[in-house]
Amino acid sequence: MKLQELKLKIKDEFKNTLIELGYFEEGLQIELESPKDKSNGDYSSNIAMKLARIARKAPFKIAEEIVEKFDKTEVFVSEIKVANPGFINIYLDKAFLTEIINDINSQGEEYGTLDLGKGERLNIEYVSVNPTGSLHIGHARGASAGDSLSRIMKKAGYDVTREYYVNDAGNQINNLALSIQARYLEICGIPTEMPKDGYHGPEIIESAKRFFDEFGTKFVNNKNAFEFFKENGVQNLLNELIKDLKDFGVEFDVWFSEKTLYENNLVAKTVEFLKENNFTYEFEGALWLKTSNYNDEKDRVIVKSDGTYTYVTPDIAYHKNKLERGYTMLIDILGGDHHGYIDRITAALEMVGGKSGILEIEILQMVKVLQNGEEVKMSKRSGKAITLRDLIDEVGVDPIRYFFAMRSLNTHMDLDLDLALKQTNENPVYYVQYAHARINSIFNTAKSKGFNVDDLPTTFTTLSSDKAFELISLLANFEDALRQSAIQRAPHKVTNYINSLASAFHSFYNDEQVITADHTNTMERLALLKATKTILKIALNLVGVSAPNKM
RNA sequence: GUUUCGGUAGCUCAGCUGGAUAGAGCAACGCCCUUCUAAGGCGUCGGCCGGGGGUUCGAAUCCCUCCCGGAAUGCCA
Repeated sequence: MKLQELKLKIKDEFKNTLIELGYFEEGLQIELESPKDKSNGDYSSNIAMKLARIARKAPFKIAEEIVEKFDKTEVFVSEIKVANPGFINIYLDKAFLTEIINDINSQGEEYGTLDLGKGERLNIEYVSVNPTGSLHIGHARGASAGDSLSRIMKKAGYDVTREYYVNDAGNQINNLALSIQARYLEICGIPTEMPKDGYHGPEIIESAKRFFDEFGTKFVNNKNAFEFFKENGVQNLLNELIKDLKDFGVEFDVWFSEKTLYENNLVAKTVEFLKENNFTYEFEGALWLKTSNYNDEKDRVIVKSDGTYTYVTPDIAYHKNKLERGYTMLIDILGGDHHGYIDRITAALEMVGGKSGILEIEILQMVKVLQNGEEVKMSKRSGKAITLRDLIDEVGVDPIRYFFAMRSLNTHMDLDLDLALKQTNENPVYYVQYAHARINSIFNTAKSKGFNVDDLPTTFTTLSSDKAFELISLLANFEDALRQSAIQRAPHKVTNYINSLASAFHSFYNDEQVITADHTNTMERLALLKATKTILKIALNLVGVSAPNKM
């Protein structure tokens, strides 16, 4: 029997007891919570306190009556007792608790897969930065969050597609082409002024240089030059971006090109659809979408008076396309500066046939970067930014991924760059990875001492210490942590869990010698540690952090 | 002005579907390696949980209100 089932049975037994005592009323919710402090039991119930007013009795007294009547024989309860001011604390049978070790060891890294997603087809879109320059630290947060959430949702049983929307059409791309062209001409010895809204980052110069290396001065006086730089410049920068993301442990299943929306006439068709269904009107020469009918604060222009589209228009077509591809859930992860965009796109999505609530938008707050105590402003246009590449090279992937994964999505983060670069050893990621490496090292020692670590015990008679059972109880909590993390779209819940598991292990390790002359005891502890190691690895993988065997 | 996110230890942040003495890391101080990795453990120090009201047996958590900070408020993307 699994822990979840047992929990239900215990609730049933509570219900029976309450009925017997005459306290039960229809609609009364019986809840079991896991106390923070394990000395208060594996589960506890506040039911006596809830009943106090209805029954007009002191909660402590009611609790005592319940405890008296509670039949613990069939529900693996070893002890049930009352605590002030009226909590009922339940202690489970140790033999039952140790079952979790077998569950984990028999399933290995498959352990913990949930069926929360039950056939849902989920599309998660994240990063989606215009390919007009290098990724910076803010994008890194988006990449990290999107990737971690994707992994978590997948583990929770959703059918996940990870998608990147490539803005390879529109004004910014023209500016990019002009910027590269200007740099290219400079390299060819023709001083050229950068366009007004040009991009000044070093990656633009590098891109131009690459074209020069390959084609020489071929595009100096060439009427196709602009088209060439547009086409290849985007590809060039996109390749860099893909590489950076991949090195950051972030990959995508679908790279969706905005250009193809136009090529397939989807934007025009979407506008047509909106017109035909009476969702639009003309005003001052522009075409407006009645988003205010769907909770947006005002209507939005989708075709400007000069006949061109606003940026939302292709976005609507894009999201409509997602619907047509059969997804039952859509999640967009966007930066904090896009929060005004939520209402209009959800409104538009309903107009094109999306069920209300099908699109969820997770907003990531900004990362404030501090250096020498001062804020470093991030700007792609100016080219002054801490790039993802710099971070990967100087800090390393694991510390950054863990750092981002520790924070909830909607907290404003301060990142002290001097600290991140210098004191990497103090990053909590090492604490957690060290736990994994330590366990591995124990196994190496055990092997060399002749223990058969491939044939670990499945019944436990010698595990008894508090530290061991704290570890066991945390192992049992993993599924719950994963579930909460998935439901709340909160990767940092997994990270918090990892931290407490690592902490419980380190504490256990310091308290007792694993490998001793007592063969049975040693083998049982090894089984416990194997399960711990597995969970650490699974959980670290969920946030995109490696689990090294040696440090 | 409006919308939105935040305000918890010296710093960076958890805890927020109400529960038991408010947690972690870093910083400061003190112990613990003849034994499986000391990137570790144990302990001390440190909090009007932004202010004020309210709901409740019980509020960091829910409601109201005010204050402070970030972001957004384009026929830019």
